[in-house]
Amino acid sequence: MSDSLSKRRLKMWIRLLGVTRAAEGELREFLRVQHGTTLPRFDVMAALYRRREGVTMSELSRMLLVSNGNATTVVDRLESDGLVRRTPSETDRRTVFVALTAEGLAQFEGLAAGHEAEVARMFGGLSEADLDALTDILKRMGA
Amino acid sequence: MSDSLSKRRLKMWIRLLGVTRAAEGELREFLRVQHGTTLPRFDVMAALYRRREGVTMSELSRMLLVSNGNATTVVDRLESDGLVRRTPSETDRRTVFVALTAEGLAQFEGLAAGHEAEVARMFGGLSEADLDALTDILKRMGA
DNA sequence: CCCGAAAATTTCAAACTTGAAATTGTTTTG
DNA sequence: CAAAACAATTTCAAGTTTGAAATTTTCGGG
Repeated sequence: MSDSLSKRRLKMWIRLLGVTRAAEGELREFLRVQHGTTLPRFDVMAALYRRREGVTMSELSRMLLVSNGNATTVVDRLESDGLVRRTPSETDRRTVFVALTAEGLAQFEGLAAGHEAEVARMFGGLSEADLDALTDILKRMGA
Repeated sequence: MSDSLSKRRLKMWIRLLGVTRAAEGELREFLRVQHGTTLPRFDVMAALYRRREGVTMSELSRMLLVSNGNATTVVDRLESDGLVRRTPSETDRRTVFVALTAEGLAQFEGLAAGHEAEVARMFGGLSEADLDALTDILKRMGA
């Protein structure tokens, strides 16, 4: 007796969540042990690395899919560690741009290669065909 | 110029994380607005629903991929709300079994159908063939 | 039997996260 | 222009999460 389509979607979601949580756990461990940092800090720095010119707080929280309040506190900590800089906008006094400092950039570059290698290691079992199929499906899930 | 395999794996991971976070956000919103509860509480109750006879705290945190300390605090709150019960083991005084109370069971049954429908709605774009392919890949990612 | 290793859970401090409210600034519109 | 609507950020309380340390209990080997 086969599951209903809705039950199959549910099982898929549970499996997806399991894979994601397990991978996050491994990355968290990697960042903690090898680099003394955390996943949320890494995520913020990675977003700022991709947008080297700086982003507003709102853009940042949209990129990371976290609340504004959350972005504020992580940026606060990175700022007080000198890894990130806030610059008020010249044209709109509500707006603040956040960007990596030179120190933040250097630290992130030290992390990025290791992070990429760790991700590649975790998902080493996936062939190019798997990646094609998975990416296609994920794109449609996002839409 | 095509990406290296390791870069492709990294992009896939970022996309996977994005899809998962977006879905978690929708589910969180659904549970909050429709049922006045949260994702971690739902997760614990779902695990206890699947193992109706009860589980130890260690089993519970392994099932949910969260730390022991985390399981303790969520169970504490559910217990003080009368949705969950702790029962000391007869044979090993270190061990505690956790199970849904009658009230917890009733509440979860009220949630489960809506949750399943919400998940089915979010992933309604996936065909059976997609589910087959995705499930196959996720199984291999888990191993 | 006794002791040290291992196991199950809780406790704890620090960090993370959310969602709502507050603050400050901009824009639209009557 | 003034007021109301809207926008960007921070603040805040409550809850979640981690990882390490502490507590209690069990178990195995001498």
